[in-house]
Amino acid sequence: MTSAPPPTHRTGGGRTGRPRSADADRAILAATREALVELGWSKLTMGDVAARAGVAKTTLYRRWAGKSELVVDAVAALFDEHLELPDRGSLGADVEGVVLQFAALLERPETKTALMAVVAESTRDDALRDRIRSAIVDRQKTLVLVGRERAQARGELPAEPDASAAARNADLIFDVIAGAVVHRTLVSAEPVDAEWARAFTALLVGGLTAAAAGYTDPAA
Amino acid sequence: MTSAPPPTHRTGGGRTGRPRSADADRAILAATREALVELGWSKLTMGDVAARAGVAKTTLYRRWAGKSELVVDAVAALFDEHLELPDRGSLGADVEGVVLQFAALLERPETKTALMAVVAESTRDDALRDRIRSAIVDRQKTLVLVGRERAQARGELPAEPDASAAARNADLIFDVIAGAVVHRTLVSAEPVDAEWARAFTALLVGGLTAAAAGYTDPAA
Amino acid sequence: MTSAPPPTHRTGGGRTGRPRSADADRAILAATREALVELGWSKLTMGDVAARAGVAKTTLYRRWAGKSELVVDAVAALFDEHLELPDRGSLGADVEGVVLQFAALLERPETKTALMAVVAESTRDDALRDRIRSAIVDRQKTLVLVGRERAQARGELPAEPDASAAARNADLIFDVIAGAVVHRTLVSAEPVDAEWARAFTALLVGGLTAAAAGYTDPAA
Amino acid sequence: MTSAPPPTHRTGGGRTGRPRSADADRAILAATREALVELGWSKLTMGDVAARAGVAKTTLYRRWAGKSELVVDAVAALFDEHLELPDRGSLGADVEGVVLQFAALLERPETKTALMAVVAESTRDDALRDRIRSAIVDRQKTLVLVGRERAQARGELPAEPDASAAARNADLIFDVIAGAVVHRTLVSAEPVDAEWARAFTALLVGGLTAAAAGYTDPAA
DNA sequence: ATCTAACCGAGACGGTACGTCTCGTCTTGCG
DNA sequence: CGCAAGACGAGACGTACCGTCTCGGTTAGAT
Repeated sequence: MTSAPPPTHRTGGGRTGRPRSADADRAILAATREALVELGWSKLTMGDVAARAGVAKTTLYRRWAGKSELVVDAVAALFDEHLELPDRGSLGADVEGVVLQFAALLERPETKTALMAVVAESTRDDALRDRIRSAIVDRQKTLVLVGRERAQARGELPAEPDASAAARNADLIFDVIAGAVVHRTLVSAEPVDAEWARAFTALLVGGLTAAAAGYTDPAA
Repeated sequence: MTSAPPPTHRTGGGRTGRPRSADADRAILAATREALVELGWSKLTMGDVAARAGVAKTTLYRRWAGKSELVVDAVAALFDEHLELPDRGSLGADVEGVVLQFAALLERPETKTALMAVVAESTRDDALRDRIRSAIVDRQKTLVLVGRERAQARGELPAEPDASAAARNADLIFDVIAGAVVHRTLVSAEPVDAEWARAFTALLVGGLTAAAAGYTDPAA
Repeated sequence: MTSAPPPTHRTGGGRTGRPRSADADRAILAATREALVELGWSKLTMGDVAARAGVAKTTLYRRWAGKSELVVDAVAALFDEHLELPDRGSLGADVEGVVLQFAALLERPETKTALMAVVAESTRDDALRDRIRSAIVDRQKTLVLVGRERAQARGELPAEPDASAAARNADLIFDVIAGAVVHRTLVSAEPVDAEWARAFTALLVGGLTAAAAGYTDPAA
Repeated sequence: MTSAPPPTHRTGGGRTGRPRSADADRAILAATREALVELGWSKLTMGDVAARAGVAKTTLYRRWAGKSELVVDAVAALFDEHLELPDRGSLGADVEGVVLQFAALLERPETKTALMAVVAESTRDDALRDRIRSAIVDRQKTLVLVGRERAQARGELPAEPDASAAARNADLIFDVIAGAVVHRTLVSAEPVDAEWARAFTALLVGGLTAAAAGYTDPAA
């Protein structure tokens, strides 16, 4: 992923008056990431971010409704910057690569402390959930789509029967990959090293291949 | 799981004086869950919990170091109460059952709002991480061990080569199951219905079976 | 009093560029009075006045240094408009008349809330004190001078011995009349009705007459 | 006047819990007076007072509703401390004495900046008006009653015809004295020196004596 | 039958951050 | 160049919780 994250847009359609400073946006998001590293989510305050950015608190509140929204935008940029899917020649190698990339991203103190916090917050705030989805989740889901296309082109995976099944499967694979890496890193608090990545990939690719071979629960 | 969660233990070895009220413990944890349902994690306050429990703030702080510790204990009880592994006759059926149980638990507002919040908090607090691990994670990991034993007894899965590999595999399976369900529920914010549980189980059991059949990345 | 209050004068001698709008001055002062009525002194803000007047905040600050200066000019106009000294035939009647006029002016919400506020402000701001003096105090002091001249012409009061004593006495009478009415209205918060005006006038005119008769403290 | 001003009283009749610190009350009122001297009314902030008093902002707000209430209590103490009515042997001498005392009090920066400000504020706040009345105005009104009794005992003034007239006259005299001194000091911004005090006293005592002699407006 | 240590409720305490408001200044682009 | 619009840095507002600290009073085991 490379394109810039959606910064913030003026709500009203006004055209007069002094325009908002684009420098301020950049300084605020950088200050937010810096503060996340030093303080973590729960000790990060809007006032502190404003001070680090050399900006008044009002300027923050004019652009973001609160800490959660600000942090989502601040970390979304990191996802765009650090996740990509270089072609490594096989489905397994591609999966291993993205797993290690994602794990490295989650080892960063900014993401580690922020990601679950905003997700937790989003369980009570629909607008925040949508923001997370559009700024982070949906953008990274394309990694799965690209990876699957490549595997299909290589003949490692069969074509999807229809568009609906294709979308369902992509969502499932995304949840399995992202969920396993997040859980290993943040809940189990164990490192995602090369060995784990290999074992996880074996499990996942095995499952995808078996499914292609027509698995059904023998007890069903 | 059925046994009660470890409530709180007096730190000092004192033996004289008025003993702590056990009623208070129960009232506080119940009040905490109630407040989580009504307010969510971020709006829950110690003072509010104390008031609901009919207890002074001092009494809370005498037993728990803070909101995170209190909430971990309050939700840990729910995990013990609502997760079990009845024998459904096949590995796939057992997995599907536990996935649906876990999803139902995560749909409850108390767990939904609290779980990721305390995990986020734990990224900066080692004591909290240990508390989560011992009160929740490790206790539920036995579900995987029991399920695998049954599958091995049924002949669905081979025996593990050695104890170390057995532990690594159990951890991996646990992270994959728990991670996928959590991610689907809280991050993707989509329901874990019977269809999803079936598709996920097919993927997982397929992977386990393929691995048993000796999968290795063909590109490796 | 009838002539307009001194609005504002351009400081710099600039002559080029777009001239200032005289409409704006009127609209701003009217908006200020309106806001004083609705909000009172302490809740009145420059931004609110600007919005009411349909004017940019910049325009206000270009003409007045702050809230105090603006309000002084806004209420000074009311003093000029509502205080006059019609000849009622006797010193007592003239005093009673002006007392009731002044009381009526102080009952208006604009003056009631603003007058003491700007006076309080002026205790720490010499420029503001001068502005109050020239825009309000000195202008109304002529009422005393005119009244005394009439009374002297009628023979109710003797001529002043010299100019210095004349000025001192006029100041004293002004402070007594204005002070008593203000204190009754704003501090004691009791109405200045016809009865009070009569009693006050009796006291004042009695004192002036006694002084003319050569009062000295018998104990001195 | 000597007795202490009414500090603050707990609203609820509760008897449990940690009692309020009396030291804090004293420190806060002293800090308020100090801040008034240094900063004046409009630049005085609750946060600054709290910091000077070595007290949290919440402690201020627990006891006083706002800046106005706090300042009324802080300056009321000065009135009690600095105004008294020693017997100087004649009505005129007593009046001159209290006029000079009051003027000295009004020359203090705390009172000068605060008194008119809270009066201005009280025009929009009935509770504040009552507080000013009970903490300051009514307490000092006894000076007039005592002075009149003495003058009557000396035979300088006749007895009042009835209680209602006595109260009306006392109020009138109080408004005339206090109003004249306040207006001279704060509005005209001229000093109340011995000469002015003598001239004012002559006017007032002359009026009181003339009234006793049966003045009526000749034009009425 | 006391003693006595630790408990309990209530609520004040010094702090910190909140999110909002107003201040007075500084860009913008239009006329 | 004046003007309306509105963003800007600054900082006070009054509120909410934090976690700690008195208070007076209760409770139960050890003496």
